[in-house]
Amino acid sequence: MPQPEGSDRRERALPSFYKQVYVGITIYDIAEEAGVSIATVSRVFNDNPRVSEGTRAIVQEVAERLGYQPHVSARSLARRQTETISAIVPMLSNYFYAEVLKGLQDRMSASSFDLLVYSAPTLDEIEGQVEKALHRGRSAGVMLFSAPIKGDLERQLQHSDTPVVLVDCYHPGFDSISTDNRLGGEIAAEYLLAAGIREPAVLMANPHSVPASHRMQGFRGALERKGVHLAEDHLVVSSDGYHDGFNEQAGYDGMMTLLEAGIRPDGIFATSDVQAIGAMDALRNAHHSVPEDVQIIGFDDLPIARYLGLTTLRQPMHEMGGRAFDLLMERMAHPESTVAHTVFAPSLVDRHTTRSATLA
Amino acid sequence: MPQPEGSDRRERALPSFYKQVYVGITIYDIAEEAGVSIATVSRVFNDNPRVSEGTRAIVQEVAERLGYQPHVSARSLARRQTETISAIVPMLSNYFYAEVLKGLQDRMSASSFDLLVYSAPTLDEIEGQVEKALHRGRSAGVMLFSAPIKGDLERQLQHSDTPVVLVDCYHPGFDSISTDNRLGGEIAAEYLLAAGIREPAVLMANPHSVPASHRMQGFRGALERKGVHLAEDHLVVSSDGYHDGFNEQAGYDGMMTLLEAGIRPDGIFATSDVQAIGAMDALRNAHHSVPEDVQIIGFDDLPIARYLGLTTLRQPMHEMGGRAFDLLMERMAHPESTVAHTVFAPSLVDRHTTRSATLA
DNA sequence: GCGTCCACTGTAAGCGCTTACACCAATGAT
DNA sequence: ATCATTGGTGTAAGCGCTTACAGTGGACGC
Repeated sequence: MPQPEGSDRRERALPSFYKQVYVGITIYDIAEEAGVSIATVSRVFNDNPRVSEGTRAIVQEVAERLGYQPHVSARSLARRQTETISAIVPMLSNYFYAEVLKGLQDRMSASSFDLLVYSAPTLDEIEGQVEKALHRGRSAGVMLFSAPIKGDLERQLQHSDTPVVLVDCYHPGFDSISTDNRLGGEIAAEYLLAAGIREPAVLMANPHSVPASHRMQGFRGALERKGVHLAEDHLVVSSDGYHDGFNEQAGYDGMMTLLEAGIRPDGIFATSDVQAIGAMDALRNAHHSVPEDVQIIGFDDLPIARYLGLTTLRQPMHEMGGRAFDLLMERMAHPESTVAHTVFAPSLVDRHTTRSATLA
Repeated sequence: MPQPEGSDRRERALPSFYKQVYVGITIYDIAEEAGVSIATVSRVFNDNPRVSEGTRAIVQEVAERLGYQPHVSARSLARRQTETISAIVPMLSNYFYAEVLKGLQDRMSASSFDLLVYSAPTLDEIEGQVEKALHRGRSAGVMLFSAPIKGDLERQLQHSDTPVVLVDCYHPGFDSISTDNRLGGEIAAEYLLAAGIREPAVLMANPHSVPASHRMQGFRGALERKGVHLAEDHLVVSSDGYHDGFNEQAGYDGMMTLLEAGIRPDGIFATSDVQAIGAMDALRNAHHSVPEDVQIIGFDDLPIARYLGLTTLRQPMHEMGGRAFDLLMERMAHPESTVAHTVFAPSLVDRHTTRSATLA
């Protein structure tokens, strides 16, 4: 049945093959109702000063009454701009990432940006996810977590003109934000040495993880500067399970490896809190007491570390997220400005898995 | 200087006020290069069978060579469809949410959907975030976590025609996925009773949290059915800090409240693992031993619970996320089908903070 | 009374895509 | 030879918005 002419444009039949269709109030509806042109409606929503107060008020009233919302895709298309940023993280359920993301979100909430989250649990998934995030029109900026920037990935990033901020990793060509992992290792070594340990051991995550190896290197370096050697068999590496060995089981297994080899270190540096927690469980099962028999120090300062009395190196995760967002905004505003690297110093949180250095 | 006519359309000058501009290969470029029309190019990318094999191959080759990617906004606009789904979670850094989201992502990765994450740490932020997620053209579906669906929020959701799936909460009008929290409480009570406790106590999160109060109700109900009364002063409620008292500090403080009041329960049910961990710390500081003096049982089964020996009720978080995605897809495919509620039964994970019931 | 300027508003083109519809061989049936 | 039919392709309209550019009418100066 033919529609009477001049019928509301929203009443047009839509192709039936659409599963999900979003119709809604458009600027045409507002314009008609308010008796102005669509250009004027658009200007009102873009805070263009070239609209009279009266007209602005009418348009706003009508839009409010009709519940108008600008269509995001149409807006992006016309503006050649999106208001979403993408984060590519290895593992959402890892507290570090979740908390950095939280810091990011908290800072973002003041802006009108939205956050798209991609997951890349293994190294070879990164490129694919980066490609998605960099897909034309998708995101105004990309935040890439803990990824080694080299080879194809490096090229991919360099050839894109979407701003990128690196979190927990480094490349001279991109803005980045990270913790001084070497320094963290050094602090741990010095602290443990001051607390009187003689036989250090390291429980390390996958060595291809840059943070893990930097932490270990810092630790070993500081040890050596004090004349203490980290024996090869006292460095146990695990890349087990999820997320490169940054998990409890890896810590547990690593500790068991040490114990079963008859190695009895009196000071342990774990490259993450979760590894430390796993190790403590292994120690408990083997009836070794902490910190009496062996002192242990983690890395991250998870909220739970406090309730477990774990001495650790704190990373300001929430702050890192906020700062990452700032960097991205900065880069978007000034694409040509020089690359900025923000490095946070980890701070030692002294609790009960170590003997206070002052008592040593 | 005037451009020679017929210049590549991508060379047009763009308005200078754009901070970030995305230019790129469009179907026009592909069409020109391949010597076909844009319709044909579009058909190739939409797997339309009405394209000859030869043409298809040419278009694909050209697109590949030029690195063509369809523009997401343009596609959404033309198709009146998005391929992003939005999740609104109270707190990303809460393991439960992070893990459910992970499950969701893992299931999504097979599809071409993207995940937008909104954060609503307090109840009054929910509406605003839901409004953003429901914004016209933004998402194909919304996943709402742990939100009490009533009042304005209820109306908001009902008037939207975007599919919605509720996670960790319930409303008869929407698909939902949750854990049987009452049952969890009952299991905890029965287990503790069988393990010989006489004087139960509950460490409960904010009572306006539906999961928290259901867990407590289940616990209390089962107790009463066995003739054991949960004394009023043995139920300590905390809504402290972030996320409604589902945190370590709340558990710690709750336990301290009990201890300072001279109350010495021999069995404690905490409405979450993190609360149980806080409580165990308080107990340790007060030199009460677990499970000898007091048995304790948590809820969630965080990965860490295993390494702490915490007896708890396990929620299948990862699976819940995957299932939530399935529900959403189902709803998108069949908008009129009847509402589905998936309820998972929590399962008891028996560890060392309780005495095995068989020994009681 | 006329031109100038200014504040405001409208027209229309275009963002990059999808798809209805028209069209045009080539094919086969009659 | 004629007419549908069919497979492949192109044309053009439209998705909902932004914005350059072109008015329009009133205030003001002369």
